[in-house]
Amino acid sequence: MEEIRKLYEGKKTDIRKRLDEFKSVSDQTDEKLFAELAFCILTPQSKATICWNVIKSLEKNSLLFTGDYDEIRPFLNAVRFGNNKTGYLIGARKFFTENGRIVIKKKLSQFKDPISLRGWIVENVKGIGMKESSHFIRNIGLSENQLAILDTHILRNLEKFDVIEQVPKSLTKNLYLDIEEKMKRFAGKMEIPLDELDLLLWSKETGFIFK
DNA sequence: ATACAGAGGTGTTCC
DNA sequence: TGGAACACCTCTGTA
Repeated sequence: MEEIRKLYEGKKTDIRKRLDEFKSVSDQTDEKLFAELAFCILTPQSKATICWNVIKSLEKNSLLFTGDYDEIRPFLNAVRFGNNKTGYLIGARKFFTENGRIVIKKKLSQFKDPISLRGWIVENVKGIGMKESSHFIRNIGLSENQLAILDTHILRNLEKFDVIEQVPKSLTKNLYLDIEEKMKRFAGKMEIPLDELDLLLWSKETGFIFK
C-alpha cells in the first residue's frame, strides 16, 4: 500500500500528462479515432509499439481506410494472429462506414456513460473484448475513471496487492466486471483515480507509459 | 544452437 | 446459459 502511494507521488505528473494527451484525442477526426480502434484490435498478445507502427504504415500507404485483406495482411506479418486481426480490422471499418466514409464520433457520442459504450463496442466490433474496449475508450479520453483495463500486468499487480486472490486462468465478462469493481474499491482506498492507477501499475511493470 | 515460455486477448465450441 | 478448453500465430528473451 505504502509502496503504491510512494510510486504514485513520483509518477503522478507524467501520468496526468499522458492522460491529458488521451483526452485531447476525442477532439480529433473520425479517421484518427478509427486509427486508435484499429490499434486496439492489433494489440492483444502483441507488442504495442509494433502495432502502432503498423497502423502508421497503413495510414502512410493509404490502406487503413481502403485496403482489402490481401493488401493489409502483409503489414501485419510481425503482429500475432495477423490473419484474424486483418479480418477484424476490415470488419470494424465496415461497421463504422456510412456513405463511403468513417463515422465514429457521432456514434460514440450517443452513449451516456463509458460502461454502456464499452458494452456496445464489445457486442458490435468483432475482435474487441472487454479489455480492448476499455483500452480504446481510455485512449480516446472517454473512460472517466470508470473502466479498468485488466491485462496480465494489471492482474498480476492486483494479485500482489491482495485485491484479488489470484490471477484467473480465463477472464469471463462477469469475472472482468467483478475484478473491475474490486480495483475501483482499491483505487478509492488508495485515493488514486482509476485511470491513473491503471497507468501507474502498467508503467511499474513495463517501465514506461506508451498507450 | 535449439527449445520453449510468454507477450497489454478474443472468438468459437462444447457442456 | 455462463464458463472452461482450445485455436489463433509470430517475435523475443532465456537457458
